[in-house]
Amino acid sequence: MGSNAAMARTSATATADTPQRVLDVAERLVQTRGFNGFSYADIAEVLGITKASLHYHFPTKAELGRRLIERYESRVLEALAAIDRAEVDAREKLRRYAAIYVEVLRANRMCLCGMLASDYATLAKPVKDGVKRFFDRNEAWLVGVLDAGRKARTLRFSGAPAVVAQTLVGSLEGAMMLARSYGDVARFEAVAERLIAEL
Amino acid sequence: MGSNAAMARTSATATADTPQRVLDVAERLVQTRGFNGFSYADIAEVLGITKASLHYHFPTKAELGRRLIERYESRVLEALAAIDRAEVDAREKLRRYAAIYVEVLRANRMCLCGMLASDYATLAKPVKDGVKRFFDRNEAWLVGVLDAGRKARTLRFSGAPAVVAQTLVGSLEGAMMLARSYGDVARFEAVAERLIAEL
DNA sequence: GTCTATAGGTGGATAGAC
DNA sequence: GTCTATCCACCTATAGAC
Repeated sequence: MGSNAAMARTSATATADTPQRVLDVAERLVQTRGFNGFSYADIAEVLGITKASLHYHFPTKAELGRRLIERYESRVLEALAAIDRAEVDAREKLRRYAAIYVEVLRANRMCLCGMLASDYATLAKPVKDGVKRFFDRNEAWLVGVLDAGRKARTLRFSGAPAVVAQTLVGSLEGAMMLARSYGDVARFEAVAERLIAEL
Repeated sequence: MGSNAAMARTSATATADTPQRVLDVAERLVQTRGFNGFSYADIAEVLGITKASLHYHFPTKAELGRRLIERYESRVLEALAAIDRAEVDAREKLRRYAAIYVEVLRANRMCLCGMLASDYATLAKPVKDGVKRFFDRNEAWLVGVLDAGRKARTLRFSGAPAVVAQTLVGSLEGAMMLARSYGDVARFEAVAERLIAEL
């Protein structure tokens, strides 16, 4: 990370960093077409390198999938940490959580792990484990926000926070999927706002 | 339909009806692996016929997809009509609606159109249209139930019935996707029950 | 680290015999 | 309606030169 920033100073655009570029392209392809909806050839074409070069950095497609989740998860967790640092109330934290989804949708993409969840049956074990881990962490963060909101009396809800967290993650993922099919971001926003307002 | 029943009387098991068998197998494959996660070869192997024979009945994969939705939708709409005939209250209707999803999940499957929604970007136009139409009809039925429940004062909710219907469909689809990844039907049931109890 | 070349398999789809 | 045979494009992945 530090050396990367230093390099960026000397040549911002010429920085090769092929693995990152590969991940960028592959990420977009999974988010739009699904894990079985793209190939190494698609990535190679965009980057102007050969499929063989891709295999040097990511020997198998499963390994590529694993590293896609790894990077995506750490990015999302960083966004959640940023929300925590803002020290706003629980409801506002939930709104900012939903706003992450909105940004993805605006780029005409789905959540990476939402797409992988739908491809779940066809994934290699390490990729499956990565998907579950991603949702576990999202839910754990939500449980923290829900607990705090309930204690501070800024949120009111019945049932276990874990079930509410599962409802929120599942509902946002599902709403996202349908909103994308309809090409209608406002549809997602209306549903998300209602889900949060009900708490 | 009528001639089919007559034929079933003479030879229940030997009834060829290849197109229906093909649809049965293809349906299961889409519901478990997604539209890009199976091939004509997979269907042919299960049925013990050749790929060429499949193409006789379903010239293209897009046409197969279109007819899968067509049959699936009419089956679901029939289930919704059956719920209406029972003349139970609105909340009970919603519970029975969620129970349809539970049955699918128990068979380790996803909603056919939920899977297709995640493959949306890779689908041919007629298939895309079929997916949207399916969700439109689901939402229209839900709006009817929600309106009736609100009038009868058996349901209480804020906001437009259309938004609540969109929330329900999206939430159930999303909860289903995650529950399947975790191999945990109870997770879906807890979320569904909470969504309905909140109304 | 990227290339050419290729292996070895599978994808959807078609022609024409029976 | 089902078959054999085949097309050609594409798939993931590897060997070996530069």
